[in-house]
Amino acid sequence: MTKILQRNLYREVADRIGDLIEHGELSPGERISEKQLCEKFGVSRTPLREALKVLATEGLIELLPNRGARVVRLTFKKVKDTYDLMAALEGLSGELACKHITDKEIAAIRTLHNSMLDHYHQHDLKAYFELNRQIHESILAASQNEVLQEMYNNLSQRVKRVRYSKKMTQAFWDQAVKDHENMINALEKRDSQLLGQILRDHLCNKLEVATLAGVIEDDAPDEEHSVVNA
Amino acid sequence: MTKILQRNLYREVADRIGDLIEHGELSPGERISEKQLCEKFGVSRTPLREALKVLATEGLIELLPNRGARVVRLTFKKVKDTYDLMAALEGLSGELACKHITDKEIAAIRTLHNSMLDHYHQHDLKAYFELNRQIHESILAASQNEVLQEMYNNLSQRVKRVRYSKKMTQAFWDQAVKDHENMINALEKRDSQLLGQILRDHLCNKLEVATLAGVIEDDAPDEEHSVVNA
DNA sequence: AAAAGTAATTATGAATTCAATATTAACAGG
DNA sequence: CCTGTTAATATTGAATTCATAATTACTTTT
Repeated sequence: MTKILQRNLYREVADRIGDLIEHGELSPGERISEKQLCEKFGVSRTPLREALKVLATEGLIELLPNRGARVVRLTFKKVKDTYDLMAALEGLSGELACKHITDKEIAAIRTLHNSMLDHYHQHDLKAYFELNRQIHESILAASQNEVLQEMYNNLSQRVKRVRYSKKMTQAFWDQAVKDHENMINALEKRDSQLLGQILRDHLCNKLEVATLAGVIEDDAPDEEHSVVNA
Repeated sequence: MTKILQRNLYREVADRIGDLIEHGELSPGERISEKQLCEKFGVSRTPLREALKVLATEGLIELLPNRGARVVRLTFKKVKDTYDLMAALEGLSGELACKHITDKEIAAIRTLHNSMLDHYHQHDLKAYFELNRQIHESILAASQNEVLQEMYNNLSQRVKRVRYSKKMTQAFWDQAVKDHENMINALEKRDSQLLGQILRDHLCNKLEVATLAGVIEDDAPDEEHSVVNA
């Protein structure tokens, strides 16, 4: 049975603001003006402020008491920490997937994998990454653990805006493809320990972190304004 | 530098409602009346509704469009999934802790450990569990990964209300203490792989899950009302 | 009496209004 | 010209009000 999709104004607004952040239309550290966004979206402050609270809980923005909100500044450490976590979660998803996945689902992933290999041989980076993403998503779904999926998606969202893999060297790419070959073999053997290990070590994450090392503006500014929800 | 503590009305209300849920004053599946809680806390609907949205994001309650909110019903599967995740996160925390922890911090944990052993030998279950909790918290803190800590704490909060370990058998207890002995040894050797493995396999989680199997009312009712934030 | 349909009531969703806090601007003194 | 103080402005925090959807109570009909 398909679940009912909740479409509240606040959720709509939260998603739209999330998009603005992802696409860089709201910059890291930028102060978020309630009035401005209200006019942009054509809603009153009530649903907008609800959205801000939700986004703060999801880790995309920070709330400064009596001083509004601002987009979370992604320091290198924060991104690194998030990727460490995502690697652990991917590892778990692999272990669980081995226990639950059906032959049919494995076949579907094998198809995605072959398609991904095609794009790899044609050096189509963009298409490659899309297939790559679909494979990881399929494994996550096969884990049958909804809490895990929710957490992973939340973390993924937090770092989405710094996810562009320009500096992909051929060596890295080759290794990533080898990893994937091993992954799908482990999956077909349903070797949960092995798949978990591969996914935890999979350099996709580490590559991105390495790539990002030079990208992120790590100026660590006005930290005296930092606030924690308590 | 100590961080500024945010104390907004909505956050206060959210915490108070969280306490009500934890202590069973709001039952699983129970409909949450806005008016009632407004009167109870002496606040208007605005901050209360903001709190509800945050609690929904944190996974403690569900929002039913145009039909208010209700406390999330903890099915056995949901608890099991959450514990699987927490075990993975504890494993990661152990690995990271080995890399960052100072000799002084290890000594502090050793002290906690010894104190825990005392309570074990005196069969003081309550005091034992408090020390146990402190040890795991110390390792988590030593991981130096704030995102990890945030996620772990959120998961912990979700299952807090079903955390009472009555049916602790002596055999389980003995094993748990052995695990802890191995844990602290691995920590002192800074063997991250080993500590990670121990924590992932640590039966504390599994014990609780096993204990809960008989406790949780898994009636799986009116699921047609189920809603997902989208 | 049971079921279905309609009116009344209640609760939620969202906009508006009021109050408190922070930011900016103006000004005086050094 | 710079610094510190105070007044004006703007923004956020919270309560209230209005609108809309859901629930309940009450008819009406079979």
